[in-house]
Amino acid sequence: MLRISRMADYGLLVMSHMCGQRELMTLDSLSELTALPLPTMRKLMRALTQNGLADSVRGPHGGYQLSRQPQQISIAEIIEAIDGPIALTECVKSDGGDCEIEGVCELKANWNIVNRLISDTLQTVTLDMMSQVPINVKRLKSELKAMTFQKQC
Amino acid sequence: MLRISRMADYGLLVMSHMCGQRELMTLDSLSELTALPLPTMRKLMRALTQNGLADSVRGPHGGYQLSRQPQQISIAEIIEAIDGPIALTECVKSDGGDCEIEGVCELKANWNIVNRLISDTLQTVTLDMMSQVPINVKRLKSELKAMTFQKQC
DNA sequence: ATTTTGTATACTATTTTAGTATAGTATAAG
DNA sequence: CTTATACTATACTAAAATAGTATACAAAAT
Repeated sequence: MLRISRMADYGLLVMSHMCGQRELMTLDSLSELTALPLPTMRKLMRALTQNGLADSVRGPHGGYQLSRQPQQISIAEIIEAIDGPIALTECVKSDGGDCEIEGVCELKANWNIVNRLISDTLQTVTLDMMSQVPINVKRLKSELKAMTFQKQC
Repeated sequence: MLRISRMADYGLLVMSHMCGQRELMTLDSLSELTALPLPTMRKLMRALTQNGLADSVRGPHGGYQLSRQPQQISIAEIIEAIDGPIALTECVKSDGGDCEIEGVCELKANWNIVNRLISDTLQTVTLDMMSQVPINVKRLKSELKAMTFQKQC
């Protein structure tokens, strides 16, 4: 299916809800806004704060807010914060993975390149773009042209 | 993690092994070549033949071969043959999915666009490219420029 | 007719993912 | 300095998806 986890999907949803807000938002309010259960929201926000995408404040009047401007947060970062590194296949993972057939497989080097391509593509899509409906396709395209993959490879 | 299933990964491996071969290859030989168990190979080849990526011949001297030239088979097709349609999130699926929070989520339209972007990217990578080690990055880039998304959106 | 080779379905085990519960810690306000 | 608010952390359970296996069947060449 090639999909992100449901949690990562939720993560993007919460982040987009925090997008317009100046004030801190509590777990309760985020849970209500997104219609997601409170314990799930807890888990989500933990992953997002630990990975530097959201800031948290404790105590009364505490809550969460985006740690950066939405133009500076990519959907790749959000996905990775929750699902871990983007790795299309086992062998692409930075730890080397533990593929049993590594000996007879010549694809690894190419998987790394394709993975990079997908990863860079998702890096170019910002939370800001994603939160506008519909997305600004013109801007997205111009960002794609400037993509690191296009330049570096 | 954003990953394809292990089966889809295997699928690409088998396809790349059939790439250079003129002759029909039996399940046994494919199983041996790829170091994958025979029953797994059965399942794999069924999916690949049913989706028009490989042709099969029964009886003695039977076996499998690619149904098209490797330049005309994309890795997106192989992934889709085994894992089903590329759908980054539940809501992107053509059947509409059954997302419970659809009412409070404004992201669907944009997910469709991002999904299309990833899908088109994988369409531009052919089995032929993937089977050369290392991949011909120059060619890949030029194909990316001509990508349907870049033109149509 | 018999052997080779692909086809099809159903089942089981494993792993991953999602979801829940519960106890703990920091901080503002009175 | 106590209390209420709100985030933190860990462990557990249930459900779903995935991988892997077994077994019976069908087609075609010799």
